[in-house]
Amino acid sequence: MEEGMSGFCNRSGSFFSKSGSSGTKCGRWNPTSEQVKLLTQLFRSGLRTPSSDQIQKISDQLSFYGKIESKNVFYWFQNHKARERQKRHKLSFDDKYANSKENIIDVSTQIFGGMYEVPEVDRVTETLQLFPLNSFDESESEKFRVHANECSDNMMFSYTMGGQVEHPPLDLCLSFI
Amino acid sequence: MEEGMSGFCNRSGSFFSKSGSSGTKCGRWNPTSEQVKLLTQLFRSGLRTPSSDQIQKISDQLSFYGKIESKNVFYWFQNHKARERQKRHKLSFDDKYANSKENIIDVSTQIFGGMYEVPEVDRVTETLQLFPLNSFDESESEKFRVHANECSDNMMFSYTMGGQVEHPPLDLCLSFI
DNA sequence: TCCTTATGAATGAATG
DNA sequence: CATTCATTCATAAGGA
Repeated sequence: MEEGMSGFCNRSGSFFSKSGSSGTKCGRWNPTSEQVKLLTQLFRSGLRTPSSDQIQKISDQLSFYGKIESKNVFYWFQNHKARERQKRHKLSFDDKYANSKENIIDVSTQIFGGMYEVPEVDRVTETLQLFPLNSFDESESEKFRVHANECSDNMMFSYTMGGQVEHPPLDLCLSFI
Repeated sequence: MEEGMSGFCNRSGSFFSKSGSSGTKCGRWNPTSEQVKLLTQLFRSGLRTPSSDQIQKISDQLSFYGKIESKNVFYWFQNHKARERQKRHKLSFDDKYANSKENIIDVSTQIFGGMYEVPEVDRVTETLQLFPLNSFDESESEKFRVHANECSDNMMFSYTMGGQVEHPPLDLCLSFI
């Protein structure tokens, strides 16, 4: 059933896995319907970003219905929230009869309408900024913003990438830097 | 588009073309394996929070292997450090054989006892050996890390395999968690 | 059997 | 430094 999966999820590719070794099969969690149901229920109750204890407890509970780890719960909420939001965004474009009010900007807040029973975790987080600065479509304006200085207090970055600096063949030694 | 600017949109691209989502807009830095390797190397050498000067130099060096900006280096170290710590701070055994030691113990107590104030100690040490810390370089495959949970603070979940923990029949109430 | 979609997982980028 | 958002990759599931 789940033996055919080659397992490893490598993203950047370009390396080989010793798939032969061990049972590391990296199979991913797939939730049972009860688990999904309960998670969804929680989400719809307003829980968006569970704290660690909450995650922990949820995970505990859900483990009754099937194998699960805390991180699964964590990811689930992250993904669910993100996708809900992105769906919203898409919809706001598409939704003709969405009556103009603040459907474009305020999407996230109107979902839950403020009926939280949830402790206090969210409601701040969701109103962050939907489009930071550089949303998805900067396209050719300029993708490399020079806003690097905000990383740290006084950090100034310079770009040397096009340069013709003498590079060491293949190694970076700490002592050098 | 800019194809000459190598180094950015080079991901996976191996077997089985996935859905043509490779529009390759690639707004964000996508490190090459050499870059990751070197960064990891530095990290493992003990570099945790490089100064701007160091960042600059590192970036400069790494630009040989692909497009990179200083801020990428900066973020990389931040993220790597944070996630490394996270990983370490909360044990989590991945599926299967959770070491039976601590996973079973306080399940019931912490669920129902409400006071699951775990002393924040982590006996991670032994678990650490299970997962090689260094994913990229010397082990086999990087993406393998079965790294546990990166949820939040003290997370400890339980596997009730065969256990007789008293689980609620079929409902999770928000008020509980 | 192949293609499409849904979604778990991972990580770059920010923000406080 | 911690927490969160955004985006992308990989894979399981479902349809044609």
